Parts: sequence; structure tokens; C-alpha cells
Amino acid sequence: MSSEYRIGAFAAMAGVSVKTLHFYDQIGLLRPARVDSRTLYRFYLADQLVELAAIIQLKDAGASLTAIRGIGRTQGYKIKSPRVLHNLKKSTEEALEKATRSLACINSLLEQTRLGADPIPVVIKHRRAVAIASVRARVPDYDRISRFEKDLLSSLPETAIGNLRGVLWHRCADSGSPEGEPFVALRQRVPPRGSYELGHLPAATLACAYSTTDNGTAEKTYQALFSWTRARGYRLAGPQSEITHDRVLEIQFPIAAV
Amino acid sequence: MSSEYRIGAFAAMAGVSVKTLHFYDQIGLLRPARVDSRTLYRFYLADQLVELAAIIQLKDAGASLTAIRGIGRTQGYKIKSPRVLHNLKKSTEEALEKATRSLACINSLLEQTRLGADPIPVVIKHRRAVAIASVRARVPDYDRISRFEKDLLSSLPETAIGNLRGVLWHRCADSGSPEGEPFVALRQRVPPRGSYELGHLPAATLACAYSTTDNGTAEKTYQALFSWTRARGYRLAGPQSEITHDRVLEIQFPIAAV
DNA sequence: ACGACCTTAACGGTGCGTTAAAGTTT
DNA sequence: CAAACTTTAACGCACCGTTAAGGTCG
Repeated sequence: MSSEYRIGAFAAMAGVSVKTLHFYDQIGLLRPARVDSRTLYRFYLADQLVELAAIIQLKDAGASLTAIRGIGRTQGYKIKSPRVLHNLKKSTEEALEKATRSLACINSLLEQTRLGADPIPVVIKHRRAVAIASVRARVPDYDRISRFEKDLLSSLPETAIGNLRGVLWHRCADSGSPEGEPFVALRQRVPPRGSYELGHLPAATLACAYSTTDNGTAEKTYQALFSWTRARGYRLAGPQSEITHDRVLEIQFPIAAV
Repeated sequence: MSSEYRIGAFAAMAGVSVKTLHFYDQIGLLRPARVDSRTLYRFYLADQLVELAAIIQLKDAGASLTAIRGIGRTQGYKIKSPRVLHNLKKSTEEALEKATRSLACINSLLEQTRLGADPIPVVIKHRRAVAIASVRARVPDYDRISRFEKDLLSSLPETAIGNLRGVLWHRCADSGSPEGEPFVALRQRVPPRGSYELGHLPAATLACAYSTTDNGTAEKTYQALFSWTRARGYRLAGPQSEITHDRVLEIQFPIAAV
């Protein structure tokens, strides 16, 4: 004399919506015990409350319905191999980290608006390794940089010059002042020469921000990048680069976890 | 002489995909500076890198594209009112809590499977206040419960009896042993009588698990609920209830944050 | 002429919420 | 008969990834 429940009553008992049961039926996750062939009404048994509870528990733990269906089919919701759970754990930990980082972003934005400052947007990019040619000399004088850049460009064949160009800034322990190294990306192999050096920018994760090339606003951008990097617990991992995009200057800090 | 970039080059500079730029154009989030009327090619300016960086920063902070579009339209991505950010912060904190809870779920599932135990699923439900009739006497003897239940049912008009019935278990400080109070939900007003008491189950958040009515497996279910409640830092907030669903017994712990 | 680049269009994935129109049960 | 319940069907949401079929540029 085990009695049946119509979908509304079953949904109320289980604490889910009728639409959810419709959906779970549709994707084959939880089929009703019986379907009336004339009216197409669905009927459920009390036992299915337990089955549904197992599903909801896994869902609350963050599993996708597809994954849950897989577990149910192969193991009747008794998890015999912890592989699934370990995957789940890893993705949840990632979500946790992401939320933590988001919160850090928001807090720093709030801080900046509280101070009334125009926030300078900082974004993360991933750079692949790029073949470059650069001037052999490290240039200590900011004003002479552009002359060296022009020399570099003119000593290379037109067709080999890529669209990425800028300056790498090294901070040597020897000299307190930074030294600039103008470079351009190459899209062809070029013969080695005395007037330039061949090398490559390594693949890296970069914190990037923009400034105009005209005036001295680059200082603020550098400040923003420094505090951004510090606030998120990153450290500098290599020479900074300034990339020239037409009239916009992009400043890139290679970063790594501390 | 500010030059234009085609979509591929612009995407590469900004570190996003072409499809993303298509999409942002389509939803009006970032329109290209110019569109060639013949070829429909999109052209972007270097300045738009900054605009896009502001968008990406907000997106990374967890904002929806719709919200970002709103900020951009009204404030040019300079966030003047921190309302938006506060909303964002709240939702991110909720996501953080949720991920933390998920992780606790997963860890306890892992623990249970490691011990080789059949995990008993526990789910959270929200109960609204329900009008009930219950027996006046608190029944200390488990075996006599069913007799009192039958008496209760027979003393009420048929039409007034709802489909929710069970037993409330009180743990009085006076007597060490629990006392049971059989009840049924009412769907009509009934006249007060000596044979039953009128009252209601309060609205509550419940941790629920199931067991069969037949044998003594209820003990294990109680254990599971106790450890579940402890592990998540909840405390009991009221009398436990046992709900009879045909042959399945549902045990409910009203819970509240510690 | 060939490859690299560009266009629109449309489906897919996640987990249901939300009408809408129409039949069933009490 | 009316209220409450049920059905299927279809759109919507968020953010693009991924073909597919076809023009454009160097």
C-alpha cells in the first residue's frame, strides 16, 4: 500500500519546485515512478525523496547535474571512487580563490574611489614568447631612447618588423638608475648584425596599465601598477616593458606569485 | 595621424578574443571607432585599449556586462557612486561563503567515503509556518506514540487534515528523556477541544535526512544530522520533528547560525 | 592566386524561472 | 461549475566558444 504523490505534493515535501522535477525528468536525472499514460501526470514514491536528497546534496556541493547523473547511473549515488569528489574539490577551491581575488579587486576599487582618485585600470594578460631584436646598448638617458629606436628600426628589413615595439627597463643592482633597451618584435628570421641584438621576450603573466605617451602621466601608472602588484601579493618577475601603441603607452609588469 | 587597428590586431594587443570584441560590439558595450560601410570591417583606436581595460577590470571584479555597460554609459567608467561596488562586494562575499560551504560539504563527503560508510544525504529546506493540531500530552513512551496519533486523527474532521503529519520531539531540561508530541497540519480552522491542542510549527530553516519507518535505522540518521550540524557550525534552534511520508521517515533539525 | 583575415548567422552549454495555452481533478 | 492542479512548448538569462559559409586584404 505504498501510495503515490502527484508532482506538486512531492515537490513540496522535497522542498524543490515543480519545474525542477520536470527538468530532472527531462534530463533523465530523476524519473517519476509512474507516468499515467492518458493524462501524462507524473507520480512519485516516498522512497524517491531519499534519491532526490542525494542529488540535492551533490548539487549543493557544487557538482553539475550531468556529473550527478553519471554518479547515479554507475553507483546509485553511493560514491565508491573519490575521483569525482576530488575533481569537485579542486574546482571548488579554484572558485574560492577566484572569489577571494575578486574581493581584493573590489576592495581596492572602493579604496580608490573613496580617496577620490581616478582609478587607473589594471588588467592581467598572458604573453607568449616573442622573438625580438633590440639595441645592444642599454640606454640610461630617457631622452635618447627615441633615437636608438629609430636606428634599430632602420637597420632591420621592412618585412621583418612586427607590430609590437617598445622598451624593456632593467634595474641593475650595479647602477641605481634604470636602463632602457628598445626592441621590436620580428616576424621573420633576420641575420645577426652588430647594430642589434637578437633574443626574445619570455612567456609571462603580465599586469598591464596604460598611459599617454605625451606627458609625464607615466609616473602615476607606474605607481598604480606597483600598489596593485603589492596588494595582490605578487612580486615582479623580470624587467618591466613599455609598449608603444600609437599614442598610448602600455606598461607591463611581469608578475609571479610570491 | 592616429592609426586604426583591425579587430585581430586590437584583440591581440588587448589580450582578448575577436569573438569577445564582436560580442561587446553587439551588446553595445564597446563599439569600434569606425566601421567600413562596404566591407563591414571594424576598426579600433589605441585609446580604446584603456576603455577595454576598464571593462575587463570590472568584469574580473565579478560585475556583469550589463552592469558594466550601465556604469560606462552614466559615468564613463569612472565610478562616482560606490553603490554599484557595494552591491558587487556583497554578492562576491556571498559567493565566497557559498564556496566555503561547498568545500565543507565535499570534505565531509570525502571523509565519509574514506571511512567506507554509506553517506546519509542531508539537505537544507525552508519551512513556512504551518498551523497544526497536536496531542495535549507529551508522550514519553515511543511505543505509545502511534496510538496517540490515531486518537488525534480520529478526533479531527476529515476535511481539515492536511498531508503533513509527524511527531515533535522535545528535550526538556527537567526530564532527561525526550518527549514526543504527535501533530497534523490543518488546512481549515477547527474548533478548540480538550482532546487536542492548537498551535503551529514556526517558520524555520531545517537540516533534513531520511530513514525508513520499519527498523531502527533512525539512530544512524540522527547521528548523521548531529555531526552534519556540528561540522557546519550550526546549532539546534527548537524541537526536532519526525515527518511521516508513507514508509519513509524524515527527520528535521531546526538550525541557526551559531 | 593563395593564405591570412574579416563578416554574419546560428547552435551550444547550465539550471532552471516564467509565461502561455490547454487538459484534469476535486 | 470554479478553483487548483497538471501537461507540453518555448523563450530568457550570461558570456562567449565554435563551426559554417562566404567576402577582403596583402
